[in-house]
Amino acid sequence: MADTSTRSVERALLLLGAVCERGTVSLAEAARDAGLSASTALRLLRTLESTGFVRRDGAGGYRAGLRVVQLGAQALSSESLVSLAEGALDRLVGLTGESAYLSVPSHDGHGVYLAVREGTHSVRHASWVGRSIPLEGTAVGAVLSGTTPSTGYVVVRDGVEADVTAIAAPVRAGGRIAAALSVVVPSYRIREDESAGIGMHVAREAAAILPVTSATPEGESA
Amino acid sequence: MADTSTRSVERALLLLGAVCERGTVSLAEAARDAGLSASTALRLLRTLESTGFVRRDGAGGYRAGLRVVQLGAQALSSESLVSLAEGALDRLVGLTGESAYLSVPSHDGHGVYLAVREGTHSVRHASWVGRSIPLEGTAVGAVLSGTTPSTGYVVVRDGVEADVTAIAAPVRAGGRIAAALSVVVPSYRIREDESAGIGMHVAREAAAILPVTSATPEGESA
DNA sequence: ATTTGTATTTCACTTATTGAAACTCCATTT
DNA sequence: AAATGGAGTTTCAATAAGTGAAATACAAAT
Repeated sequence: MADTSTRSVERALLLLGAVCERGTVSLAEAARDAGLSASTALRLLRTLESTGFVRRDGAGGYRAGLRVVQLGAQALSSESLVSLAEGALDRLVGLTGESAYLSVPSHDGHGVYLAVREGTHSVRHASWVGRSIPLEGTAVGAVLSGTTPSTGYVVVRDGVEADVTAIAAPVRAGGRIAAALSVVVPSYRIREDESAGIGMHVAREAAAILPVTSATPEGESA
Repeated sequence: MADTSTRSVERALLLLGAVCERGTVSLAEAARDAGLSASTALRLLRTLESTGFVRRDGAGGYRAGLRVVQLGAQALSSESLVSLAEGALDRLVGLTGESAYLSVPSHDGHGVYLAVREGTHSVRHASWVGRSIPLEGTAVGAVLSGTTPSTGYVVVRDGVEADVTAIAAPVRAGGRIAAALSVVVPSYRIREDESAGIGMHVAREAAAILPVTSATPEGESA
């Protein structure tokens, strides 16, 4: 498929990724990241700017524009991975009473929450869509980093967030880790031996999210 | 600036928009939407697919891919419009005790919520990021459609959502309406004459969100 | 003053992009 | 059964779209 791809589009999308992942980026940095000449990068960034995908801040740096936010939000609301995961998230909350999350890698050494279902207890873990999660010291991080043990899930008790136990499992697409499904419990409410039960539920739900999809785009292009 | 734009990139981004806005789209529909030949659309969509921005479902339709969701979420979590609006949203909730929202136009005749802050009452309006809002009969819709009266805010009592009163004001960038900031109150909790007080707060907060940004991409390209 | 780095513009060159045509397949209509 | 219409996919000749080196302007550092 690589030979039927459109080079200028690939380059523009690379630049868009650099802008969104870096938060703010100068023309020179973006050009270096994408391995392009400054003039080529400028023209492509100008195209992204004129279509609303990036915007320019007062200091001349490029930032994510409204269009990518809009499309991201629309993608979130359509029958996307998030929609597919909604049933799983609801079932996990119903089963455990604890908060459940879907997260994806964000290519800058973090994960990011895409979907959130809060638990039913008065005292529960609280977080939000768009929140960044470190990959070090978190169950989600271990899963997204590809270090899930053979049990199929990861348990991190009192990791980077004090007083909570996080249990996560990988959502796979075509053999690759597309996302992580997780449940976060106040540690006082879960004994060490109880985490296995929840872990198996999380792993089962995660495995069922993308059951029959064709290989992912990355798989197909590899 | 139009003469220094990159046509193939513009076309690919148009196709990306069609996919995200339609939820699922066939090659023929996407090509028609973008005014391209089928073979051109196929190649551009393949490029979007190989870079993760779109994916193909089992029936051959194109859908939003993980990459646009990731970048959208990252854009959401960075110092973007949403981050800038967070203070305003928090202050409005603190001030009114009611639910507050940031929404943007979605180009398909709707608005879409980008950020949500729930109110502090037990009985409150509830909604979510990514939710679509009709432009007809809503305060947000009036604002995004550019029909804000000189008061600076719009009040819609018992509009498309029964039993709530919505108050919205425009977030402007370079003289254009970039988004709407709104507060939604159960109607039993707000008298007709009280909406003006809240409206002025919403308008003030909205006006302060993008104080010194350069013109928006659309403004610059016009 | 010189050097370094960034952003922007220009333009000759070439190759990347394009779309018409052909092909395959399927469903519907005659 | 044959004809029609539509979708998806492949091919390839033509050309103009995209490219990047070079020049320019500006600012900051030495």
